[in-house]
Amino acid sequence: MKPHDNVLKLEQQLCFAVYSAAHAFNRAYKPLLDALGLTYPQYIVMMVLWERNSQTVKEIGAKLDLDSGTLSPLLKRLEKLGMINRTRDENDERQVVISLTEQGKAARRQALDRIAPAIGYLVGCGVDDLDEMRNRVIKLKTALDSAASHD
Amino acid sequence: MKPHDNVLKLEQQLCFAVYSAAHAFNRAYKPLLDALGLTYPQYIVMMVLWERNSQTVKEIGAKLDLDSGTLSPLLKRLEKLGMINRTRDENDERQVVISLTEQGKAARRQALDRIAPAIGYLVGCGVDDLDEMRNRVIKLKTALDSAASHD
DNA sequence: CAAAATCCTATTGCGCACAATATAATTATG
DNA sequence: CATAATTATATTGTGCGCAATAGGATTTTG
Repeated sequence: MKPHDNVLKLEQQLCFAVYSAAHAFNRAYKPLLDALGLTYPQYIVMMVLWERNSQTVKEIGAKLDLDSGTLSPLLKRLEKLGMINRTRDENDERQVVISLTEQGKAARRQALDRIAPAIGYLVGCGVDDLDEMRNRVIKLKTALDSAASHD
Repeated sequence: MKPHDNVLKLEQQLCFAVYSAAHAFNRAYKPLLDALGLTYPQYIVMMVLWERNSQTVKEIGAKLDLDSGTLSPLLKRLEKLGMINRTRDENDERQVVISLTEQGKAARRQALDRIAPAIGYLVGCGVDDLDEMRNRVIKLKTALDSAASHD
């Protein structure tokens, strides 16, 4: 076999492993999130707001690495669900401020009680392993981001 | 702070790290794949076929964890690009056999020359680290998959 | 061998992602 | 202060991903 001949093999690729793990996570979360009536992307937007209420679309987008093309329709769906309110900023009417409704705040407790424990069990490893792994994946993402930025 | 009170924090979540890394990979691959005229999902389908030509939709789907709802339109686009042929199996007309065109076979060399080296550089770590990390991510996916299967 | 069950692919509908573009508000500049 | 440049969000179009459903083709069963 020629050198580098298996570089293009699927099982050899970290990218495919990550791609595939992301889908597996989604499938694992889905039945849990169905109880809240949320999708995973909607759920992480809620997490951002649970950490600090009232943020602009841009702030949310920066934290999640998502642009308005993704967030605008997603936020409208969250509004229709009664989870958030969307209001123009008084001082700068270009900005739309997203804030939690009472229902949106209440959903946090459901997430804490039902989702967080279940996922810990699903991942099936200790907290330390989980921690180390998360750090590695974040490092990976950072390397990819910086590589993408200087081209 | 109450115990478990930061369980719902974004930076703490392995799932978000993986979700985010998957997007970063996609962004990193995009300019490289643009040269081939392929998207990343189309590219991994091509990789499956480069490993072994002529496979059914079901076989491809099993390897990539994708169903016909995703693959059917994707394969039609690959056909329109001139990369593959789609033909009904003579013995079992339920099955559609996907095989590479000459152009599809030729694209493998472009991938070997241009894409594989660039990605190795992007990830920015040694081959051993990459290997270990891939194994961990695959373990993670397997844990998530098996958890999802018995509910 | 006919009816039922199963299998494989395709279609439809919805929700991301993201590029490209548009629009409106704000700030900078001459 | 009017015009240009910039900023923030929204819209449009394309391509996944996946659930639900539908359509034939094959296999199983009675």
